[in-house]
Amino acid sequence: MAYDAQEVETRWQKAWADAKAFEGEIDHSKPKFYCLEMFPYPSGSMHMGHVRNYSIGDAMARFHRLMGRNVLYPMGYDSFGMPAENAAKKEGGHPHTVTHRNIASIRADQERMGYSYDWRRFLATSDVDYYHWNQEMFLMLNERGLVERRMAPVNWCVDCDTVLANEQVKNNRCWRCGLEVVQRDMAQWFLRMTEYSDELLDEIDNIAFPENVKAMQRNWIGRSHGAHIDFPVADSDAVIGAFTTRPDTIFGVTFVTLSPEHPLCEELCDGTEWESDWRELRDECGRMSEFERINLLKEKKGVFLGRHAINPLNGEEVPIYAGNFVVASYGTGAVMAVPGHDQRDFDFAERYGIEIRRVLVENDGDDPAAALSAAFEGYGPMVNSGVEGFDGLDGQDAKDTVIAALEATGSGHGTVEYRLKDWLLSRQRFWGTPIPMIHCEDCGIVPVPSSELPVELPLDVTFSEDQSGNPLASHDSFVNTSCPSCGRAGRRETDTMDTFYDSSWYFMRFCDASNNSSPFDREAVDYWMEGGVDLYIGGIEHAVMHLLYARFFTKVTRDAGMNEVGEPFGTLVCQGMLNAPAPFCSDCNAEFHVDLFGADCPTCGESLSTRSVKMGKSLGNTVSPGEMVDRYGADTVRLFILFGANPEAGMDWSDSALEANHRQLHSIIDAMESAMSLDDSPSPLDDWLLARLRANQAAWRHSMFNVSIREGVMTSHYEMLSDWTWYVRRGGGDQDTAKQFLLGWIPMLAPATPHIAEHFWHSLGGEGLLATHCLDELTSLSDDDAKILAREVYLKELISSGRGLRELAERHAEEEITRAVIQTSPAWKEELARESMRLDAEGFDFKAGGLNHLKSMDVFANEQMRGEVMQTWMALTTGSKKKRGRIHTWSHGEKQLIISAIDETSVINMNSGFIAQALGVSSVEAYPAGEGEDVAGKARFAFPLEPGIAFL
RNA sequence: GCAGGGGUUCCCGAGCGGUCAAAGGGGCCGGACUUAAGCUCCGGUGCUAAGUGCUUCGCAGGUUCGAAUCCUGCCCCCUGCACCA
Repeated sequence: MAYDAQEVETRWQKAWADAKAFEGEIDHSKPKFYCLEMFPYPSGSMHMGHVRNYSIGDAMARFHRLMGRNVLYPMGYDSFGMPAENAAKKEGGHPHTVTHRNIASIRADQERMGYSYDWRRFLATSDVDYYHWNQEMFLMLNERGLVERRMAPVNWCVDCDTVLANEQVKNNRCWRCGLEVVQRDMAQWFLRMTEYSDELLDEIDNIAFPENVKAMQRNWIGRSHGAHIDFPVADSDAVIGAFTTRPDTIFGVTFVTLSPEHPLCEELCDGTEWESDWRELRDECGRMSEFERINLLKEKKGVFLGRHAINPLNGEEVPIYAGNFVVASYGTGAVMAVPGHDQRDFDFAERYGIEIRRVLVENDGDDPAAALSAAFEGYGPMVNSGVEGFDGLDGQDAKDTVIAALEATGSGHGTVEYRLKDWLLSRQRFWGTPIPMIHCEDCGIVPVPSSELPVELPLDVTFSEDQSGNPLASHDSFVNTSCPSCGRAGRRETDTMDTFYDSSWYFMRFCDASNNSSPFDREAVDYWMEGGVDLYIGGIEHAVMHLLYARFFTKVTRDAGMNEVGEPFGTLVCQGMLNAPAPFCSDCNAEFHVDLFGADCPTCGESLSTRSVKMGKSLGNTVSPGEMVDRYGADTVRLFILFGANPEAGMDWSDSALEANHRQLHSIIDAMESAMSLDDSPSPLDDWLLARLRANQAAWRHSMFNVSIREGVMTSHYEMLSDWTWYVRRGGGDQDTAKQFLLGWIPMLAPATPHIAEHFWHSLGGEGLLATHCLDELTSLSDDDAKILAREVYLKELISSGRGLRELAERHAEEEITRAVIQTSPAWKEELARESMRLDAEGFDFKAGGLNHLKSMDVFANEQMRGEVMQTWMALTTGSKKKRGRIHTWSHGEKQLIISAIDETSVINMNSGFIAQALGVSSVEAYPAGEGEDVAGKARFAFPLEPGIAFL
């Protein structure tokens, strides 16, 4: 075997490129398949996580090309963002330079892997021919009333010098740099995503996303149905609006709580004895970050504000408190407190001695006066309402009736609240899409006319470490412009867009990537995006942000008439984690850097074990794809990645498994090469090999269609090879058969290991490039195929059980074992088998009538045989507790063998040499039980397809 | 606390009512080849046994003629959300 992976792989990569093999065009005569991976941020070179992502996508793209689909498989770069800006500062250059250098690097890595991208559709979001259309889309959003500029308290990261969206704040820390986020009030640009809250939520039910992603999105949108209730403040014009999901507990309200930041607090207690307490509480809460308020606040605290609110349904006056557990940003920042049926309110009421009133009972007829030792938060019939017409109502009925009463008096209404907020779009950074707006002293904020787009980022900016703030703001020729409306001097907006904006529609741009007059052509998008991207592959980390923004965008462009579909993604696959070993201390439950392998725990001093954890820089347990490709070739790395685990499952990196996959590939190469140098030598095994080919082809297609790539690869790279090996061992070796087998096999190798496949396709004289080849429909397995396969299974099982028995026999044999005598099933047992199968096909009830039927048969007449006949019949039909009857367990092929009266004796005798060799004996002799000596009394074991074997 | 996903034989990982002592891979053991190691090939890898019987799929119960698979409860792990009214 001489296979130089580096040479072969790069040669075929060039051949594919030269032949423009992967350039997809609209073709209505073929079903389309849009295969897409979440495009990368170009941070330098490709890492193993990328390799996994793209190897999955490429395998599926190549598979669907083989299946005759018109495949769109593009690649681009999500190249705006802070790392490039920071790198530019470090080296005193421009982010544009950094970005393109990195793109060139990662693209070279991807090309070396042999991914079958249509590189003509390449895009980088930081290139003006992409972000131009970001701006065009922004104008469209603006026209549709979805853009809004307003003052807002924003999450500010001092280190990154920018604002963050809520989704970009994790545990009150910046998702990028980890610094604690502070709150600031600023004028900001928003996209009114909440306009689409309901559709975004309701459509989740109809999307083929994994359950966890759906759950996360539902959670994030957080729709809750309830009521808005107005509580007028006594002796005042003020009204406290409160949102509740439990209007059925309205009569249990014994106080009202405002968040300490609520504007009404000051109004209510201003100049009173209560004011100082409130200020103290407000300041205390203000000092705490939201994270602390949520996570560290164990104690529910509040202060009375000196005033009372009026329950609109019963006119009752209840005290108003400010409470530290009320969140200003959710609902109205005010809560109607029902201590009897909300545990938080219960705790608060107990602490401040406020009445706890029961207004629900658990079950009809329960005592309405029963005391509560804790809040009852479930649903149940209303009691103690104090107003006619409510007691006894339960659940939704109760809610509806209360809401109707509120609406009738104008003091409230049914409403819906969302956790989802509008999308805070603006960032005070340079390396992003400039927001195309101009500030004019006379006209206010005026959009840049479409004809004047793009607003380009200046390239004549030099970045340096000591800069602070946004370089755009101090770039005069960028900032100074004229007002499109009045023509007088104006200033450009210097905020740029969140980079999630860029990735919210790139999948549509890919459909028409070189369009230079609009973001994309509708016809192209409607063709490729019909039913959404057919397979979208990426990490779970984008479950809420990217996937939600992209869904929002697609709905907006749909409503603007730019495309037909409303949901961008059909099947979504979230690839699992890629793990690698790292030192681990089980006592401290902590992982450490790989430098500490073999050392003691730096915390407790115990010796460290190892554990498989997510590959990452911080632990240093990464593996460089480039190094592995240099050593083993791209095909080996791809095979390892795809065979290691199914796409969604986590997988562990293993050097020894990688090497094993490399060896497997070489075994395949050896098999291919030897298969190509055969002579004409037909044998009965030829039909078997070709039947196996057909069976494997069907199994492989089934697995691959379901993105069960691991199972697919097991068939294509393991089963196929072991079938070939078996064929050769059994004495097969026919040129023409081998060629047919290889013609079927080689395409199956292509999705995972395309270079080797292309190489052998060419060696075999396959037509054209395998990369653009389409496979024919499969013919289903015939009865003959089933029989041929079953006969070989029969031999394999004979050998397998023979081996087991030989081991036992050795313990009993006095002398060396030299021969095997095999007694096959007597004819009458086969007759019974056929009869039971015939009855079974008619739906015969063996439990009810099996014995009677047997008694009517001729074999039963022989009294001496009666015991064995009964046993055989039972084994065939009803079976025992542990094993079902054979008529239920035989394969279709095995049944065919029996029906067609297979001559087991001659099958064995024809293959006696092979069997003897496999069993380690010098001779094998076979005859039907009863037609020769009953050697060692083994005749009684003889059963159809399960002969009795004796070793002597 | 809520939601989603999991716990399978030394390890990874399939199976999801009978064909299951449970695919496949890794590791390990034995044999062949080789001067030898490696590679490659063949076989073995719960205990027992001339084809039998026993124990096993997180734990405990249940349904069934029959459960790794279905149901109930519990324990543990991962992921996301979280004083959300």
